[in-house]
Amino acid sequence: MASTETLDVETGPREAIRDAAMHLFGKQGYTGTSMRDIANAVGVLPGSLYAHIESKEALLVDIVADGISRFISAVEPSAKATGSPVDRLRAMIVAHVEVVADNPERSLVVFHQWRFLGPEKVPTAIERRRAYEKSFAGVVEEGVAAGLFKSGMNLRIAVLTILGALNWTPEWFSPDGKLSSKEVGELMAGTLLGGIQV
Amino acid sequence: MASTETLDVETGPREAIRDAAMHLFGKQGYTGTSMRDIANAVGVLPGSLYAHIESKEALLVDIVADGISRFISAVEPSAKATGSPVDRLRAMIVAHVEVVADNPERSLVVFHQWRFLGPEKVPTAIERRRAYEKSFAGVVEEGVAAGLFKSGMNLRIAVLTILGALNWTPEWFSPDGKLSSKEVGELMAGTLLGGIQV
DNA sequence: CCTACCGATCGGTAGG
DNA sequence: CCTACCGATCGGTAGG
Repeated sequence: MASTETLDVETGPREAIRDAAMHLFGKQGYTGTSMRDIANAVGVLPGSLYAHIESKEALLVDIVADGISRFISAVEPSAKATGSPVDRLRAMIVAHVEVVADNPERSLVVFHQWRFLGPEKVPTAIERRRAYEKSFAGVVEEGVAAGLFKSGMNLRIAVLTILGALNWTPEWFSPDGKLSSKEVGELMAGTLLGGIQV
Repeated sequence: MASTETLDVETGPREAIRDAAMHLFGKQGYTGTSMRDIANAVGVLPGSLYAHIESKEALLVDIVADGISRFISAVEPSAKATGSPVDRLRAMIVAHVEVVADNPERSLVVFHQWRFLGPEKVPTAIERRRAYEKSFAGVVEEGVAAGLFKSGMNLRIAVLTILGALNWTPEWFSPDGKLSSKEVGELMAGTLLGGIQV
């Protein structure tokens, strides 16, 4: 046995530091979080962090890159599938909400703290997010071509409306709420696909 | 004449400081902006700012409080009107987008930097935002009661979906784009009210 | 609005 | 992982 602790969910000090940073960056922002805050959360002195990580920014790079990957991985299968665009878009919306719900703070970092990546890392993050948006746009486009989605609408605005609603979910989703992430995703998909009007 | 400058849009040093702070808080975040950054943008030395403002936080308080007021003022008339909930909700969506478009950076501060208000100011900001959300919820509820909106939907999720899409607009709206804020608002209202499905 | 400065805190390092 | 520390920068002030 490597540990006798009951709640030993950590796999190592680096992961503990990353999780603490994720939480604090989400709550206080990257620039509002000091290495001393992170050290305090982990239970070591500030200088000790540097035995496990290279820099504050390297922590942000890891969190954001991994976070974007999670969204892409969750949505990709439905985006690339061959079924009805209606079903696939619904599934993508639900998958997105499930990733948010899994860790709303991580999502807040992915959505709002990427600006603080070094100037050479920002274009990569933007490019990956653009690709993510395009996977939604592609399915919507397919739906229009198939006569399932409205042909008169502005595709770009429709996709930004959908993604905007999704990207706002970490601001309000609560794991303690009555609705599961799947239920929330399905309700949102209903509103976004079918509207609210009778 | 108080000034011979061609582009004298400022009404005083306090306003110039406020505008510079709004821009920088929106771009770099509150904690990522130093008083030296603001002083630099205004063209004075850091210490000189304190002849016009009380503190960094007082600047944030002003920007956020004024920003929330703009959204409330823009949307209130339609929220309190007596016409069709469909038309009124459409008008509220357009009005919201127009406030965002008027100054996306101010909106970013209102939506994301309020967390850095002092602990005694946060509840007020949250309360005002909740009231804003309720004005949307009220009109949606009226629409359901009138049989114009779907009775089966989850009201809370529907309103959060609409407001999420709206609150994300400062991330992508460009005053230089082809579409005016009114056009964007109307397209978003179309998607949110009628959905994207045929 | 500038000069000159304050104590506190920042990210990070050397050496053990 | 700790001790002890580095130069830089932070929000803000006194006095003119």
